[in-house]
Amino acid sequence: MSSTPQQRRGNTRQRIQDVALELFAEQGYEKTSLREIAERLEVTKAALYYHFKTKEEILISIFEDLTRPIDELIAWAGEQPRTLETKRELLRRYSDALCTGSQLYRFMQENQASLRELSIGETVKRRMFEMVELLRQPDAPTVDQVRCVSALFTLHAGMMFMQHIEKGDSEETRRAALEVAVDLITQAHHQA
Amino acid sequence: MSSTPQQRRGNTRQRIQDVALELFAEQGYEKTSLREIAERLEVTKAALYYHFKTKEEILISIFEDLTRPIDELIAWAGEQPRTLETKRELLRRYSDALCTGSQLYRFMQENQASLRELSIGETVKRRMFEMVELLRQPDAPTVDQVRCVSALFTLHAGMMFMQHIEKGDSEETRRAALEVAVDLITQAHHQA
Amino acid sequence: MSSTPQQRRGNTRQRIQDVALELFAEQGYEKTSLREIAERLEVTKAALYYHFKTKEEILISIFEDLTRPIDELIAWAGEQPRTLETKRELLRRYSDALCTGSQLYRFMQENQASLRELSIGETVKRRMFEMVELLRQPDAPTVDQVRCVSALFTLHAGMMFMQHIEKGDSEETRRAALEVAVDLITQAHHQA
Amino acid sequence: MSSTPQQRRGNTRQRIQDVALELFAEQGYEKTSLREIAERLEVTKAALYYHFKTKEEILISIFEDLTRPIDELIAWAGEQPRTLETKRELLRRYSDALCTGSQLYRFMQENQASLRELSIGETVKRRMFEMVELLRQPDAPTVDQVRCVSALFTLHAGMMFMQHIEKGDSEETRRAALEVAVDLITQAHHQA
DNA sequence: TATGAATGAGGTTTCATTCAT
DNA sequence: CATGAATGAAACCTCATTCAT
Repeated sequence: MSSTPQQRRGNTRQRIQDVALELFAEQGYEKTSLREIAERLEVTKAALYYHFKTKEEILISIFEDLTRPIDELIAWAGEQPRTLETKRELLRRYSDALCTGSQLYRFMQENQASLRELSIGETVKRRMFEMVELLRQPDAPTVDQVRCVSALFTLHAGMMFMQHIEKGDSEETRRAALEVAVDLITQAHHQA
Repeated sequence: MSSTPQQRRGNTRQRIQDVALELFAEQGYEKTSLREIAERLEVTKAALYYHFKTKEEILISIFEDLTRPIDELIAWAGEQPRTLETKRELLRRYSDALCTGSQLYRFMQENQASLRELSIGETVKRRMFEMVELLRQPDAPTVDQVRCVSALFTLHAGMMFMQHIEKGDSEETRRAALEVAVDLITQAHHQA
Repeated sequence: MSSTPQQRRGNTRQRIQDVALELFAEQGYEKTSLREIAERLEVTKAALYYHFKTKEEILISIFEDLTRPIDELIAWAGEQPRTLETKRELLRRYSDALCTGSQLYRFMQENQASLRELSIGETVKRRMFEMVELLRQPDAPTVDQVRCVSALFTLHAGMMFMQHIEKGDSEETRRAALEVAVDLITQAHHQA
Repeated sequence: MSSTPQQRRGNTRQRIQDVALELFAEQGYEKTSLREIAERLEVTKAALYYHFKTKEEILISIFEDLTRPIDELIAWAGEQPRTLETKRELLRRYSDALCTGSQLYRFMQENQASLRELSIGETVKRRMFEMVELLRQPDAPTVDQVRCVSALFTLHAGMMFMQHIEKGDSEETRRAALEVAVDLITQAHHQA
């Protein structure tokens, strides 16, 4: 069941990230101590410091690895014509990305307060901002701007909140959330 | 500027709650220490413990005082016929309540991870669940259920997220969010 | 069941002593806080300070009230001829005194470490010393001196330790302990 | 005089136990703070927590190391025939054990109240109970049972109490106490 | 006769971090 | 590549005590 020392060799860095993300998502960043991470890995705290300079750096490295898809997505969308179809595709791909890195996104949603004080907080906020910029029409009425933000939030909510509350098929929920989100930006686009 | 000890007499409890909520909302629950709260009030830590048994109790007391409007709202809605107009009114009043207790709701949104480990976490979740129950049609298709959840999230987002990102009039944003939310449940209601 | 405020009037001092002794005996002096005493009495901590200057003073006052019988006993024995019969009577009366103030003596036995740092510690020790002096022959062999000390300890042990371990009649145990103690000093006396 | 950091390496755990026991015995468990222990060792409080999980654990570890002789003694006696000679030998060896671990046994005697609330309290009590069981005849009259308990208490008293009161040779006192104890169980045995 | 409000000192414990080996 | 030992800062909390009312 638990891996032998041999198997562990060489991928400790990765394993630290995995366990850390799991615990961060489960308990929050502040409540998760390095002791706890180390214990789960059956390693000493000092070992963590061989691989990462600080606790924050562990989190940063996780972000770097897992948010690349989103950055690439934003880059891609920046080069497309700003049509409704582009926006729909953007939402579709974003939904996929959320699904792949669901643990991290759950972490982001539930630890906004912690994030704000951390160096990546700024980046996270900027990324969100860029997403909104790509979805909305520059001088649309406020209502339509809200619809764009709402579309994004719906995808997030569709992923996390619903999971907690609904018993049902989570894949179905995800598709439903995507449909509502697409609806929202469609309305926002038409009326612009 | 800073009040004298005489002025403070008798309302210390209230002042603790105020300062605590302010700091909790600003920095998060875990990152806010009792030392910090005490310092801001120019009181010793022990004074906090005269008024509240634990740090968590400070938070609980804040919740008790500030979430009553929502509980009353839920109670009210429970007694109304489940018509579309009731739902619209529910959202309107909810939006008002969010506005009044905005600091606390910002705190709730940004500290979900902390809340989950706290005794009130359960209550918060239950309240959210009840709100959703009041909005959605019992056996509506998943898409429409998502729309209901989305309506709520839109109000929240309308209040906090937009404030951070938009320079503009926050009252206008709030009204726009309410409009979008009402739209969403209207769609969900019709198709049911 | 719980007394009314009216009933409490005027004997608060006494009630403090009672509750304090009960808690001191049960949990030890250090582990018992004034908060706890006050709570049991449904009074504030400040009320305790109206009746006693310090925590230690509460204990001292309890000693003053409850150890008088022993002091009188020692005074009495000092005036008697130092015969075997006197010693026997001394043990008998001592056993009675232990029984009457059993809570305090249990406290003394179980909190020797605390007592040593307290001002009464010295007094307690002196009293014990005087008791031994009254029992033993001035230049008896060491063995007989031990027997005298042992006789006293037997009475103590007979009262507390046995109560914990034996299911049986505690009055019977007390009588047995007295018999053994009398035996011991009888031996010590003869051989002198 | 005071050892250099280099000399300390590797035996810190032991040194903590030594200093802790010394202070616990001198001042009592509750009155001894970790700050005090740390200061004596010229180490930080956190260092204590590297070696022991809690304050109580320090005490537990001391017990584990120092009460083994008694446990072995009890085990040994359990396998012997329950003759008078076995009982005498048991007392002799018990007296030796008390002497070796005198600091701990003084602690136990003077901090019964503290011990009762601690997890080891139960163990201590059980051990005492087992000793008594080994000494007494199953259905001897109460008086003889008291004599057995008294024999044990005499050994304890012979070690601690006498030291405080007598100026004289403590080794002589110990031998005298053993003699009285042996006398007591001899009487208890014959009359059975 | 008591209370309400507060204090200052100190308690145990935990944390992120360091560094020689 | 990792550990063992330690630190300094700070966390939450409790205590005996005081004093104006």
